Amino acid sequence: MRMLAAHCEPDAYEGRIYQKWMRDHSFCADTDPKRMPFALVMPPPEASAQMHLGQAFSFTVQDVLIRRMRMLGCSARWLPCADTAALTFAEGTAPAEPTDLPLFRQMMKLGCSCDWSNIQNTAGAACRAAAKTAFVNDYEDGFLYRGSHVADWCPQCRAPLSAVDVTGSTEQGTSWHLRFPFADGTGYLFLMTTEPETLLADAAAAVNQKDIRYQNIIGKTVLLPLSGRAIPVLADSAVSMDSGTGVRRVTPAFDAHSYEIAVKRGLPVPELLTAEGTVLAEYAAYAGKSLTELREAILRDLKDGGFLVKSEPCSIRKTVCRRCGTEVTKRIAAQWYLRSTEFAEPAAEALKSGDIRIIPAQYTARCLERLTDAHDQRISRHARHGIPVPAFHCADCGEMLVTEEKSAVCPKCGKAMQPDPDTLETGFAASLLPFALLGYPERTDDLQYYYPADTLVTGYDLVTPWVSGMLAAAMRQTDQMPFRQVVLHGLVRDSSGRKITAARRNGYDPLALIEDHGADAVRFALISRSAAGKDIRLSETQVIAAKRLAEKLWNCARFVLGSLPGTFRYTGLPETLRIEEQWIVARCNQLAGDVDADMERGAFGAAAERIAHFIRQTFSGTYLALAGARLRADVNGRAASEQVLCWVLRRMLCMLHPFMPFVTEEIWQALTDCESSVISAEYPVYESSLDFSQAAGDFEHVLEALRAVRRSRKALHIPNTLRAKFYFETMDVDLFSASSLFFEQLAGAKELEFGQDYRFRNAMHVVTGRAHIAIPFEQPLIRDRQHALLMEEAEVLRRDAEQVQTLLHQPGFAEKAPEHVVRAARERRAVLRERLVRLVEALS
RNA sequence: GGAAGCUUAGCUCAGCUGGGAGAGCAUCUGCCUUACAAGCAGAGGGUCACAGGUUCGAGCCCUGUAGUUUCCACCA
Repeated sequence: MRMLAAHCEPDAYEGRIYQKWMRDHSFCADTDPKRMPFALVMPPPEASAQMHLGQAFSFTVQDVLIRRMRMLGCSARWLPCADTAALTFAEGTAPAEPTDLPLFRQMMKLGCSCDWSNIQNTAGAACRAAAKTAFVNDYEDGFLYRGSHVADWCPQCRAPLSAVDVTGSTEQGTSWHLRFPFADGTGYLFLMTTEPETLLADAAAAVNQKDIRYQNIIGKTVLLPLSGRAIPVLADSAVSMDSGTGVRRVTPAFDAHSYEIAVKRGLPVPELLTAEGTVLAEYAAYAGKSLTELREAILRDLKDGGFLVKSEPCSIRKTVCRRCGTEVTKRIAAQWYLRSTEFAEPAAEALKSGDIRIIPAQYTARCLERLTDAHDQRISRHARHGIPVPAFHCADCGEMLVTEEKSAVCPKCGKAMQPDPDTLETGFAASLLPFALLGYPERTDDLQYYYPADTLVTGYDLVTPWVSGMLAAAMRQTDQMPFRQVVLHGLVRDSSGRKITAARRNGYDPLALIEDHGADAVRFALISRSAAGKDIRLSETQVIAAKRLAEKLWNCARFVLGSLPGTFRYTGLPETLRIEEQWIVARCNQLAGDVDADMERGAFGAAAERIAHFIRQTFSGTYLALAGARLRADVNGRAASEQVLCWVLRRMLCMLHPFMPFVTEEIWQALTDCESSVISAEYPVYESSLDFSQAAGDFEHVLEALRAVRRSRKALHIPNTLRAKFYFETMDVDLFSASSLFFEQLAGAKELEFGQDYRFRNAMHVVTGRAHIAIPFEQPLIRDRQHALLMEEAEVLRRDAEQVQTLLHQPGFAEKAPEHVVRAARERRAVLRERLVRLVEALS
């Protein structure tokens, strides 16, 4: 055993402990047939981002889960994977296998116990192989096609963005009312727009064919302001008559509906922007301008030209790139698409039949909704780096071939084919992760052992874009659900309630918090605030409160280490236990059972709080005082008590370890002389052999009496140092006499006497549920104070008793309430009455 | 436009299948009691958003209202 430093300083041990785990290969797991497999798939975080609090939360939840399963004896492997798409965009270079990303180093600081020997990324070899195979399979099964659609486009990243990549907010904007002159000079067509800057790319104007206002203008031609280009007025059922003036601009390059209309009618599709988001050279006056600059110029020119009728405020939706925060625009993209709804049919069926558990359950419906009704999803993008689309095109005859081969020859004209210029959307590879990370399409040992993975942990915001996609892909490629359960946690919000995201850079910096208070405190603060699927708002005071828990445990450990002799060897729980030892063992046992139930239903925060409360109240607040008293007073029996003391501390360390890995390990190292690690210790579970609930229940009465004596002393200003003989009137003589040393050590008793009908002129009276204790002090008491105190207690008792009485007499209660409820109420009434009788005795 | 969640102590939130309102922080009182004063021992503080309903009994179930958040769709 080694003594701990006087103060708990995370800086001093967190790095060292993590190094030890790495040296010991504590995070690695193998395909051990004797153990239960447990694989956890990491939702790929954006690799370029500095870890934000939302990610820290998600990682913490995952790490708590994996550490606990590891301690429960599973061969637990957490598969680290990063989304390197953002890196690709930002740096313009394809990352090699990134084993040393800043994000991973930050995760290590947080204590994440990933299997770092097997790091993957969404563009890495494993995903590449899986994606090629899956793509070819999906194509052959008829779920993929190549087509053109309007897509969100990030001018900063120079890439089309999928649903996962964008996030939006509603903001205050302006709607502009314009007038387009009819070509025949018969007046103007009035319409409303919120995006005047794209005006030059209009291909038509459209009205609803049922709109009686506009029957006479369908088929006419208007002149596009500023350019003077003639565009037709057409009728289309997609136009809403209620919106604006009922006339809609058809701008195919910027709007999906418009694009559909344009394709249907064979209209031209004027492009406006370059990939960088600036105006094309052909628009001479506006060439090179950004969208914002263009907007100003267009509005000015519209006004000058008399085309602007009026403007009014309205709410508009602003969409930004989730990675870089740049406002997105639109571009036409000829890309690969997935027929999502058809593709997802097996997954929808499996979800309906309950093949997978989603916590909280209400998200099952949302996931199903997405699976059964989704738009075709774009799965490729125009980017050099990433996983190439495994397709080839013939330059001569236009033939296309989808194959996993590295090159292809045109089956029609026999010439070498060109590889498809595009790469696969990150989301496509990400949907394959559960099996891609385990070696798919090869039937590796890992895949057979770990697949399907046990659990996926992620935020509920990713259910629709990502989780549903994974389920669908897994059913198609592997014919089974990829996980046993999906645990959805909430989102971390900043002080004003906004979601914390990489793009916003809002909220606390988790690394600064770790620096100030330690990783354990940050982890605990995050997870202890969480309930399944509910959002959390973190403040630094919560991190400080969590740090105090670590300090509390540290000080407890110092007490235990200081109480044990230098020759101490831990041998385990002794055969026979004293009464307070049965009590603490029973309570620890119950705690393990409760925590297990919490974890099983995904209530990680509840589990954490339960353990923390136990450590603060039961372990530190009560048991350590009892154990200290025992060790001081019972010299002959102390060897056995030392074992119990050590057992309880080890138990606390184990229970808390998944939540606070560093401090628990540091203490464990001191306790065991570095001979073992808590990370690989056994997680405590409920054991019926440790269930001393009867004895524990009895002992609660002793604790109640001790507390009551201390309270009375305080109320009557009698210091603990003033000792006196305690006279007990009780039915439980054995119980209290077995506990006499606690009254002597902790409540200032000289000795205990048991009897009946004690009469003292000048005594302190303490009445509890099981005993009346009279304590005559030699110095005079303030009799009035004692009397008032007892009267007050009696009053409370009377009120309680009355309340129960009212309940019992309520019409219908005795007949209709369940029996155990009625019995409990009756018992409570009996207890209250008995106690009241004792109080009245004491008052006389 | 469609759907879901939330509203409990001054603050941040627990409260699982309906049976005596809880935690942490903050506040107040008393203590340097040999592990811990960033501590210990206590105390105060809540018509559980509002209005109805079901029930012997509602924070919990049902309906409605208000505020708030999120997801999906649309946003010309």
